[in-house]
Amino acid sequence: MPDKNVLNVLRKGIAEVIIEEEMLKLLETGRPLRLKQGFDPSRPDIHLGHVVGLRKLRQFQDLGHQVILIVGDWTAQIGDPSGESITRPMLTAEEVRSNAQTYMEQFFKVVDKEKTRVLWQSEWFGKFNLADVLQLTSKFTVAQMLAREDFNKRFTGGQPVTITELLYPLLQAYDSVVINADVEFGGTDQKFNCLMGRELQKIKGQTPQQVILMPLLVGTDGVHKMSKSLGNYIGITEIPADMFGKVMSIPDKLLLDYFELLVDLTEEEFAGIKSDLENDSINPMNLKKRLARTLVEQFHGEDAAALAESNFTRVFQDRKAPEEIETTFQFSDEKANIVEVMLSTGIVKSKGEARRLITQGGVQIDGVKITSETVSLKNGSILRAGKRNFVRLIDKDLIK
RNA sequence: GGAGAGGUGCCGGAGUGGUUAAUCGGAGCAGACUGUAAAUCUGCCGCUGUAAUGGCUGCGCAGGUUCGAAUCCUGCCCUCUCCA
Repeated sequence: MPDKNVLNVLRKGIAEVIIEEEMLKLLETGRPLRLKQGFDPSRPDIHLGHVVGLRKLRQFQDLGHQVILIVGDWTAQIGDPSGESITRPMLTAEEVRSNAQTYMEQFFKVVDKEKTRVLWQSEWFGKFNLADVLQLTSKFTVAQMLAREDFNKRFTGGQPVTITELLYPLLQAYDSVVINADVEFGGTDQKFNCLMGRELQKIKGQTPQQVILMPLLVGTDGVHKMSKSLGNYIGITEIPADMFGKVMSIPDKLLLDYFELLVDLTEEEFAGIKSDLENDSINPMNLKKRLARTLVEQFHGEDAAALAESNFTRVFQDRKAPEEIETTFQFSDEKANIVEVMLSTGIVKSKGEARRLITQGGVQIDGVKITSETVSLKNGSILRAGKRNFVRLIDKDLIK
């Protein structure tokens, strides 16, 4: 019987293990396992949705296993078929390199660098020739490919599916063969691709990898999975204030998921939160603040988290200006057109947008609503546009 | 290679010669409410600009017809379906 700790790692916050029984056996052998994690260098930014899986990798590392991170510099050129945009500009080698760098900086905030090996697909696909492609593709049928839900949906729905896209799962599967992966990690949307890896490994005479599928974190909109293209994401490099604010803006119903998937809690703590929520014995907002604080701490440290929280309370609950305002506008003439000011500071994209905000009562200086376009500026005044845009006004003559 | 359908704003999707900057829904933004939650209500939602029913750009791309086109014609590009 495996020890409780291992079981916990294997069962908590995981959507599915294929095949759990085999996985357990593998763990019992005691040898360090090769954990495969792929990465698409066209999307270098890591958000909390990714963190769910990275935390799990970390937990496995702590049990003594090794992560093999595969930079998908070839698959990135195809574009992940699960995305809606089919045509994706090819990345230059330079872009790929810098994206990979960006990615890894973030990746190793969660994953242990010492227990990670980084490999690039180009190391093997760089010398792949047509004969190899024919060889690889001949192992699979169109029907097999169409078994994948999103291909099928698009195909039957009259949407285009390019042949290169069908290649995507095969290349990913081939990666597993190259590294002789023991376990592949991915979101539940990666199920098909990971299973292809098992198929191909079997064909190549390897032991099929186990697959650990992580639940997809729902984004700030409370509806769709967190993703950058949907704009409902919380990036891990975001400044503390934004990260805190975004966490506060998630719907209450997501609270438990977030706690479960992103925070280290004992079973008792988690159960406590759950019952608090169910009994209405705590304002969910306070739990959310705790969540936000914990998450900001993870990526920015305690001080930053505390500051972010106090600022949040100040700005959004007490409706005051934040203590520090990064954006400034320097003026030399006190009489100014507020629309011009807003445009030049970049808080609006066009003059029309600025005018709209003004007529809707969303613009104020030092707490006083602006009603006409001509305003007089004072040194140190604070311009607020909408909920979260602040600009400090500075008199040019006074800085010299 | 042949036949047919179609390409509209961030997305979905109306609109087949003028009152269409383009119905409607979603997303987004602002305001009210509030816990930057949910729900609800109101307004906005191409650029520019005002005294204004103003100007400019715009419905795959390039031309053409017309007083006037997203809507008609020609060519091109792209997608889907069926046949081979």
